[in-house]
Amino acid sequence: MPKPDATIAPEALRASALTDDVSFLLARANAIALAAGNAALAAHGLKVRAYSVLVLTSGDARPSQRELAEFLRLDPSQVVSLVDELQSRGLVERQPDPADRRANVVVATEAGRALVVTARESAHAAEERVHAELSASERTTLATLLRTLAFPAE
Amino acid sequence: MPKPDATIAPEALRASALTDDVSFLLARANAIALAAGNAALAAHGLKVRAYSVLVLTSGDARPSQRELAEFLRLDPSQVVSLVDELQSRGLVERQPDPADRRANVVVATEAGRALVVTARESAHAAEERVHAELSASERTTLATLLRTLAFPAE
DNA sequence: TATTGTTATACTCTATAACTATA
DNA sequence: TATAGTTATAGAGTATAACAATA
Repeated sequence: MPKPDATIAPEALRASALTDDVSFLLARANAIALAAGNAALAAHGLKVRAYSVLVLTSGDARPSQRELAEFLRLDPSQVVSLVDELQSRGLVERQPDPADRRANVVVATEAGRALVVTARESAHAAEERVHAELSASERTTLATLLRTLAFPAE
Repeated sequence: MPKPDATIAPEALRASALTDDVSFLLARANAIALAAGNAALAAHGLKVRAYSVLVLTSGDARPSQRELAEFLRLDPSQVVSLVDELQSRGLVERQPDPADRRANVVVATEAGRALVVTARESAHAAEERVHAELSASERTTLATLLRTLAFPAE
C-alpha cells in the first residue's frame, strides 16, 4: 500500500470522467508543478511569480508593468506589489518610459540578474524532477501544444 | 494594433525565456482554461471546483472526502465547505461509510446528477473553444502527456 | 497511536473601484 | 476620453493547528 502523498490520487477516481478532461489534467499538472517550483525557489527567497518577473525583466524586452500583468495574467495591482517587493530587495528597478511618461519600465538590477542565474538552476532541477517520466521529444511536443493554448491566435 | 484582451500577451515578451518553460506554459494555459470553465459553469451556479466534485460523486466511485481532497489536490478542510455548499443545495449527500465509520462517502443526488448532465455540456463547449486551435489527435496527445504529469508513477 | 472529518484562524491570492498623472 | 500606475478593500482560495470520533 503506497504511503499517502500529495501527488498520489485514489485509485477508484482514476477511472472517472475527469481523467479524460484536458482542463482538469491541466489544473492538476499545474498544481504539482507550481508546488515543486515554489519549493525549489524558496531557497532563493522567491516564488514562481517573483521569479517570472525577474526572468522577464532580465532580458532586453524592458516590459512595462502593464505588459507584465498581461503576460503573466495578473491584475495590474498585483504587479504593483510584486515589483514593490522586488524593488525593495534591490532586484529590479522602475525606470520612466521615455516614450510614455505614464508608464514604468521594469528592469532587473545586476543583483536581480545574478539571482536569476542561480534561481534558474533550482527551477530547472525541479522541473526536471516533475517531468522525469517524459522523454525529451515528449517535452518538446508538450511545450508546443501548451503554447498553442497559452497564446491563442487573435 | 490588437485590442487589449485577457489572453493577448505583449509581443516583446513572447520571445522571452519563459515561453520555453513548460511550467509557465502550464500555468498560463491553466489560467485561461479555468477562467473559461468558470464562466461557462456560472450559468449553472457552479465553479470548476464544485463541478468537479459533482462529476466525481456522480459515478460509481463513491469517494470519501479524503479521497476527493487528494484527487483534486485540495486541503480536506476545503472539501468540507465545498460539500457543505453542494449538500445545502441538495446536489450531494454524505453517507456513512459502512467499512469505516470515521469516513463520509459523498454521493450526488438525483438532482446533482441531472445538473452534471447539463453543466457538462457547457463545460465541454467552453473547452472546445479553448482548444479550437488543436486537432483531435493533438488533443489526445496533449491529454496523454498531461496525464503523465498529473498522475506520476509512485 | 494514527486517521477522518470538522472548526477556527490566519495567510495569500484575486478582483474591483476609485484616484493621479499623463496621453 | 482613455490609459498606466497606484491605493484601498473585499472576496476567494489556501494552509495550519487543534479537537472529537473512530480505527
